[in-house]
Amino acid sequence: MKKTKLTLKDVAQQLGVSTATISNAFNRPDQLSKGKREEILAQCERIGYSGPNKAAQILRKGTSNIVALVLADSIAYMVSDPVASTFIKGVSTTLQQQGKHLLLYAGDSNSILDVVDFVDGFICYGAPRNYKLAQEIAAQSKPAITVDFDIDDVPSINIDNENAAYEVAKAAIDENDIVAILGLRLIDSPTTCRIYDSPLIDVNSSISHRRLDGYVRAAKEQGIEINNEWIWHLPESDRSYARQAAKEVLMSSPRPNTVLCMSDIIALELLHSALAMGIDVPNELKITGFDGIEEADRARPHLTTVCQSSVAKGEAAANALLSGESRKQILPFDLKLGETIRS
Amino acid sequence: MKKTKLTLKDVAQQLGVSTATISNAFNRPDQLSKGKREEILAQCERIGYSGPNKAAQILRKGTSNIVALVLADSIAYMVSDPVASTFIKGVSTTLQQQGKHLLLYAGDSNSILDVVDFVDGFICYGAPRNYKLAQEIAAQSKPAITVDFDIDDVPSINIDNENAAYEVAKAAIDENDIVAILGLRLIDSPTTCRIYDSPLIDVNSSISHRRLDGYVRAAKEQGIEINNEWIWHLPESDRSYARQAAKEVLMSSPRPNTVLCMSDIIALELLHSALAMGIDVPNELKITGFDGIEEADRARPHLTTVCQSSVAKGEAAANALLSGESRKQILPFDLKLGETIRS
DNA sequence: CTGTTAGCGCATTCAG
DNA sequence: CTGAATGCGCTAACAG
Repeated sequence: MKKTKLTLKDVAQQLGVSTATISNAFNRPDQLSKGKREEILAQCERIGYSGPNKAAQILRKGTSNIVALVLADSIAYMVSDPVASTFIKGVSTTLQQQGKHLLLYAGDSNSILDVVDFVDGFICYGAPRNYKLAQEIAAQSKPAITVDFDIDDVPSINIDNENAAYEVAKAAIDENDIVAILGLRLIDSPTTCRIYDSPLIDVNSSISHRRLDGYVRAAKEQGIEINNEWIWHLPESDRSYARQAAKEVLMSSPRPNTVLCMSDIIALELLHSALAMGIDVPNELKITGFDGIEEADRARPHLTTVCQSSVAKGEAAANALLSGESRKQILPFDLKLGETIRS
Repeated sequence: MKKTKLTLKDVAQQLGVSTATISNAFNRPDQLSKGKREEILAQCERIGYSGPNKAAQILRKGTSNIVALVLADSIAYMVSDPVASTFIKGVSTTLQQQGKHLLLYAGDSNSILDVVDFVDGFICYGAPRNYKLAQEIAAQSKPAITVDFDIDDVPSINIDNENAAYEVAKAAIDENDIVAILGLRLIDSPTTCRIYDSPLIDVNSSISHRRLDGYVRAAKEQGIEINNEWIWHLPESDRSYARQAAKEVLMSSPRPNTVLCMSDIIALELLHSALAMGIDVPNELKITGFDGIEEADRARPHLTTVCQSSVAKGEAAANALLSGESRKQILPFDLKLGETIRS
């Protein structure tokens, strides 16, 4: 009937040894004889003591084995995005191997402060929707690492978005094409729309603008200027936003014959819409994606896209955090040529 | 250059009040005048004290605002499963509303013990692959809730799997059909195979066996016995396992004309394989799924399946945990008739 | 190799 | 409404 959980002190008393000995038996095997240690552990097992209280250890040692993964947006959204969930996969695999725990943190929360005291570090995946979080992370002192964006000189994992976009666009664009772009988070709007003259957001920091730069550079090489009327903004890489944008693009007149999409989800939705309208891909419409998600492999025709390994990113981020890496890393990408640009 | 973080004590000294006052200012507004409180908070803000240390609070108060979500399998696997990630969505939305944090816990970990001391409670989604975790959860004293399975009298969230399976099977099966079943975790094998006479696992506790019961009942009503040779086991609801199973079923002779699948992922893979082989669905082959995932809506012909709302399950689980609900709940399901059983 | 001690940072008594 | 004292459960340093 002992309702109260055993404490290290209780156990020490019961076994007639000092608290330090019990503590050492669990945490520092080198501090006592093997025999004694095993005897103690056996006794503990017998009386139902499963080891030092973790909450107390967190306070005392200042570490918890918990890593916070700060997502760009709400957990609800992130977990259903194939790119984000693949990233989480990489992170969690690595953390689990190292005995660390994963705390998911929403990028639209108010503050990081209510976990900063007990977490061991932060992995920050994408610029958080509430950008204050990024500033708080920069300001605090625990190890942190950013992915797909940067804050000051916090170590980070990125790919070369400008070049990746350039490469895929270069593969797709031919002379005299009419080129449109389905972009992500280019302006501050909750709806799908052309960007026209709206003020651009995060022009220097966002990967979307790097990709835009790459697209524009490739187009320019073919003597093509992409007018802002041909650039769409989508608030998220989401099927329903993509469907609207696809419709607008395909109804345009003249209709673009090359559409560069900033995510595979967007590209696939465009592809489906086009096929449903009887448009010949790639002869009447060329499409490129970005990310290299699994679903793209199952599409017909195969999507031309930039493959970036989100698993590798996740692993790299977790490893960098755990190993105290302090440099910024650029990971490689792969161009994948499918039949959406050349039959 | 004060490198060390401010403590409540430091602040009390600097402001010339007692520690209790500072503590109360943050935690118990009713314990001091509004004016004083605001003044203190303002001062704290000014000197850069962001509130009581959370690690210390966890030890002192015994609560952390962290809820552990114990998944059935590794986080890596769960996060890419559409059903599980939708569930996570429901959980996280509810938790975030209530200011709780989400710790993802893998069901193939060794033990729950390294978080039990600081977590506020457990949501256990599906029987953990390492079943010892379930026992540990039953044995400890923090609030817990199970979903899609039960342990003793821990409160739980379930649907009526037997009836759901019965309903969908009844809709699909006609007299003289040859019925096959693509099942999940029916026997202890890491590979896709027919179950033959292998010993069944968790016959009483697993939802898969409840579904099997439902299928069998519906078949029996049409005078059909489903031989074990026509029942497949898949270790996970995974596309590649499903592809193998689909191939085996479709190559069988005689070929079944009705296949009941225990998940939509399996059913969709079977549908694709069948269509690729030129088999007419539903005239030569009827297919049913289970779950009602989004992707099933996009398939043509539309999949006949059982819709269960994973978001609702997640919300129900989180709410039940937070409100101290102690009963077991049965959530409703919906039969969705698509063209995979009747043209 | 073992036992004693002093906090980790805080929340809550209880007097005043 | 305030201030001093106690201990949440543990670990690290130190002395033996």
